[in-house]
Amino acid sequence: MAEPTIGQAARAAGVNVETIRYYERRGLIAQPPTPREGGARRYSTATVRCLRFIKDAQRIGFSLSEIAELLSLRARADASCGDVRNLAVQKRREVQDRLERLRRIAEVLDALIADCPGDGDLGTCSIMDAIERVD
Amino acid sequence: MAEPTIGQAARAAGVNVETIRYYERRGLIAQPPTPREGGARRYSTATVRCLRFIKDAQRIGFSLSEIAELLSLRARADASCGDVRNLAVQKRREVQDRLERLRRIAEVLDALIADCPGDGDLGTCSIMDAIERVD
DNA sequence: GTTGACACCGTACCATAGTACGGAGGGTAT
DNA sequence: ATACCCTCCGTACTATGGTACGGTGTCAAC
Repeated sequence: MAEPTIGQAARAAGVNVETIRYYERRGLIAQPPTPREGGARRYSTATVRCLRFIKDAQRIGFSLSEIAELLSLRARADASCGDVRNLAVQKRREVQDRLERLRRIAEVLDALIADCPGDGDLGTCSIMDAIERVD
Repeated sequence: MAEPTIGQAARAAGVNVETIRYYERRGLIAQPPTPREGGARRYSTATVRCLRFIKDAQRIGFSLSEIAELLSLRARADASCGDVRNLAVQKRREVQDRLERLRRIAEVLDALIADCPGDGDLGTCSIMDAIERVD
C-alpha cells in the first residue's frame, strides 16, 4: 500500500473518512488530484502524518483554527521557531487559567461535601453559600 | 433599582439580554412572571448571582448541562442531604478528571516550551517535532 | 402626541467539530 | 453477473452555546 486511498488513510490515522473530507474542505490537509482515469484519489503518507499531527495537537488543546496556523507556519519558509513557541506559551497560559479556576471549584465542592453529613436536614448544608464562594 | 429588568440584569451579570432569554429556555434560571398589567418582567438579584455563577462555571469548562446539574444542588434543597451530597461527590470526581487531563496537557506544553530555543528557523524548532511524536 | 429606549416573543442564523445520507460509479471475489 | 465493498460528491444533520432579526407593545420624556 504505497499511496493510501481515503479509507486507508483514515484507518492509518485513526480518524473517520468524513473527517478527512472535512479537513480538506477546511484547508487543513492537501487535496490529492482526482485521477482523470477515474478511481480513488491517492493520499500521500505526508498527509497521513499531517492527520496524526492534527489529532495530537487537538489533544494538547489546540483548536482546528490554531492547528491551521501551526501548519501554515510549518509550510512557510520564513517562519521562525519563535512564532510556534509564542502559540505554545499562549496556550499554556490558557491551560493555567483553567487549572486555577478548576482548583477553586474543587475546593468549593470539597467544602460542600465535608460540611454535608450525608443524611438529615439540609438547613445546615449551606449549599448556595458554598457554590457562591466561586465568585 | 430593586428588581432589575432583563436589560439591567444582563448588564449587572455581564451577559447579553439574549443569553438570559436562552438560559430561561434551557431552564437554567427562573422565569419571572409576566406582570398582568403589562410591562417588563422583574428578575431577582438571586437570578443575577445565578448568572454570574453560570459564567464562572463555564469559564472552568463546565457545559450548560453540567451547570444545570450543579444548580440543582441548590434547587433540590428540600431533597435529602444524601442525594445532594452524592451529586456533589460525582461532580467532584468529574472535576478531578478534568484537573488531571489539564495537568497532563500543561506538562506536555511545558516540555515543548522548555525544549524550544525560541529563535532560529523551524528546522530547529523542537515543538513541531515533538507534537509529531505525541503519540 | 411623537420620539426613543427598552421589553416581549418566535424564529433564524452564527461558529465549532464533526457525522450521516443518498445516489452514482468502480473494483474484485465468488 | 451479481454481490459487496469502497470511493466520489454534495448536502443535510447533530450538539453546544449562543447572537441577531423582525414585528409588536409599553413607558417616559419633551
